Amino acid sequence: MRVVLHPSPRETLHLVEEALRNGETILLVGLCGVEYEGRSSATLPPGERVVFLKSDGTLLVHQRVGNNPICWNPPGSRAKIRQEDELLLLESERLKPRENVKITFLQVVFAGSFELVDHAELELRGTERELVETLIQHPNLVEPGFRVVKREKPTRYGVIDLYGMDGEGNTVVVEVKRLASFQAVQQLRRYVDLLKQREPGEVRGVLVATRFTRGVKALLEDCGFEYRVLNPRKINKGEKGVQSRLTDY
Amino acid sequence: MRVVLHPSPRETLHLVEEALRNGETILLVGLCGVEYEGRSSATLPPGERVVFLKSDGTLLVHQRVGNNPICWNPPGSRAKIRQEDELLLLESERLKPRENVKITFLQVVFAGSFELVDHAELELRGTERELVETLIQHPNLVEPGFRVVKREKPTRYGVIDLYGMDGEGNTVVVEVKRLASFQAVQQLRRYVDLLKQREPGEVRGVLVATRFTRGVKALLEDCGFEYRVLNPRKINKGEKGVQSRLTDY
DNA sequence: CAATAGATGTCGTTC
DNA sequence: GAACGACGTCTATTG
Repeated sequence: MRVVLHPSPRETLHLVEEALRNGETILLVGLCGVEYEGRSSATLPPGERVVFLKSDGTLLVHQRVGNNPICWNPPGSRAKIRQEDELLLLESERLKPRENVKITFLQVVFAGSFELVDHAELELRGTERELVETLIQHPNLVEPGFRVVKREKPTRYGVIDLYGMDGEGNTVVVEVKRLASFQAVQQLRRYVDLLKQREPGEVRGVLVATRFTRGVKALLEDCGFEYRVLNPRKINKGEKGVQSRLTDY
Repeated sequence: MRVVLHPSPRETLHLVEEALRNGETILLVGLCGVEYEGRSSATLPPGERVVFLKSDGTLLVHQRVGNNPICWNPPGSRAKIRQEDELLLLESERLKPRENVKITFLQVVFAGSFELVDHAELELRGTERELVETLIQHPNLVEPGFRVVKREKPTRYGVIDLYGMDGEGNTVVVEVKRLASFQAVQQLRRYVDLLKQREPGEVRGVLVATRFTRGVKALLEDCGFEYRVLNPRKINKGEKGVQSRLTDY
């Protein structure tokens, strides 16, 4: 760890260059302006910000408010720093697509480099993946008599989350979402339309999600699709965690 | 600005409490474990990370790699810090939806608080909004004879980017995207289907974007839609920045 | 490498 | 406040 308060441009330059060589994490706080040029382009006039440079090339510029960085370059980018008169220029280049972030420091208030040791990985629960697994283990949550034929069935127009048969031998396409949006319905529709061309007999579409919006239910009805509300809490406890609702069609 | 190296839990506690009171931006570096509970839930075993706490309630936990924070709470959350034996507990609470991030510091290597003055705002160019404006100024980019009737026409199923008439009085629905995806086609389809019920005569769908994938073009053709490739560079220069392609239907 | 969909997405805008 | 779509989305997964 190395930390400097109110460093001179020269001191900051050295700290950053050494940290880049050593693969350390860099934090800079100071007055700077930012230019971005790439998929889009942007200008951010000078202000005091936190600049975060990681050893994997990630560059983040954070303002005093907001969840997201105001400017950034993703992992894999290359950063270079140089001094021009009393200004310090930090430039990050991404190759594909070509994107360039140029930070001009008028004044650096704080510069620090840190060697972070961290081999831990996030263990996340409650993802869509888990919802699908739940349905596979408990196909009756889709409906009594439902049999899973294939998970993640690839088609010309994307991958179907779950695909199976109902008790009467009809094809059932299941789209699973944590939050059901218009998009989800349209995705389901794409798959159902495709399978209608290929499969004999009826093709039903079912949207399973933990939450629905009103507009979505209307659109589902218009499309002749059905939906199921999953309750993730109850699922975890092994109870019956589904409210069924069949639209008539 | 206040900075402490290898602070004791007590020192960190004081620094953070004072910074929270003063609305300052806080940076902590150290060994910590994280628990998240909310829309989803997650556990991150201990490791060395950068913790970023903003005066608007934003909490970010960054690992040594990756563009995105591994854990976070968005603006509007409330942070509290307290000491338990030699451990330091930083807890952030969001109310709607209820989400909780709890950081347990086993060791703090660096603690800093900063008063950031920044009134600048990002000026971004090249967004979808600009593409739509270009089409309004140059409706012939959609096709010769096209007349804009309405921009951002709201419907039951969303807002149509651009809506107008072709030279023969047919309704034309235009969906504009920077990158054309399956979703964009489906969005267009939703609008076209809706207008077919309402408008007399033919309803055409046109997807205008700067980039298309092969699958998207296939789906467009299946739906009987047309597409236009916009070249943003040429548009900026005022040249004819479009390649037309009419699917027959 | 392109293409496709998920995400604790976040964020802005509209209803 | 809910809902809906854009985003320099980013990221993982798969062909």
